[in-house]
Amino acid sequence: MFSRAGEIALKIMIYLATDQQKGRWIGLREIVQEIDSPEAFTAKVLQRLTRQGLIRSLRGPSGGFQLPNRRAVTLHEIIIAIDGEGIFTKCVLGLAECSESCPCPVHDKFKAVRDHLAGVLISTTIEEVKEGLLLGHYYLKV
Amino acid sequence: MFSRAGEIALKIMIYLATDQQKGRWIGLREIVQEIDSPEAFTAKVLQRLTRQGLIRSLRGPSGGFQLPNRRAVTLHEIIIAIDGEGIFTKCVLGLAECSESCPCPVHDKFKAVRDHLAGVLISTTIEEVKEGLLLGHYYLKV
DNA sequence: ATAATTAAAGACAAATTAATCCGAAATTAA
DNA sequence: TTAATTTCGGATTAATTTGTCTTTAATTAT
Ligand code: FES
Ligand code: FES
Repeated sequence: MFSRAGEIALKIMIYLATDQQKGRWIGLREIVQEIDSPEAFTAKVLQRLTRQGLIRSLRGPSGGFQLPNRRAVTLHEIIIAIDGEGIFTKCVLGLAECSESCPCPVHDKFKAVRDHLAGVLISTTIEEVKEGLLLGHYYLKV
Repeated sequence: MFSRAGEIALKIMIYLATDQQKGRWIGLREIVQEIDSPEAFTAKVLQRLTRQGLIRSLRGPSGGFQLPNRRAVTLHEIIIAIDGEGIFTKCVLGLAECSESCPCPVHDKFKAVRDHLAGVLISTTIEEVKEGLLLGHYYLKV
């Protein structure tokens, strides 16, 4: 459904959101420990999230990553930043473009699924998702 | 959403279903023409569909491919045959397994999306889909 | 029988994605 | 100021997917 980088990006953002002490910088080492992902690859995803402005970074001892203090972040923003908008806009049969004027034979049915997916991603914020995690009802690794 | 091979498999099956003359063998050349896909790669997808028993093939002059005369084929069968069941069963965040006992923080919301997708694929047959094509309301290529 | 046609099969090549490595730059603390 | 720490950035490697090519086998028509 999402790329590996997209999956890891979601986990990173959700984990950063769970942090209690405001302003704390969270290091790569801690992140990969808590979300159980390959270190070097995760560093690259963190870099992309930083360049996209979804997180902040600080180098040096006690440096790391953190969420900027601002409005709620949706899962949709994260997926768009890492995987692009293809999953929402491309024809599921691979036609050059997905449109109402030249629809593929499964367009109507799949449009509904895609809209459902988009709706979930747009309406879900990492702040909302983190709550279940903190309550111990959900997990970010095994 | 699906692999390129999966997309082409769906288009192949839908196109074969549109054929009017029962028992006709439809060649690779005609298929790639009608679904606008790379010839050699499409040949490989046809091979996989044949081995999976979803279509029949015949070599030699006037050979080709056709649907076996049997019960309706669902889009679900086709995707399972080519892409496997991963899209229906794997955790969207990449956890080792998707389960109710150790769910990731977005499990509930995405399970609904996946079930929606599975429902569409299971309840849609190529026979149903071909109708819109024959009426000219839908397209398999630009 | 022979030649032409078509799919089967496997080796091969290209492109994309996943993942690693390493030197440089920034920051902190001693 | 120096050394240690940590991210940045680019290069590189590995794995997977996509796509091609070439030879063989089956079938048909001559
Ligand atoms: S045209 Fe195929 S999904 Fe819209
Ligand atoms: S555990 Fe992640 S989708 Fe079910």
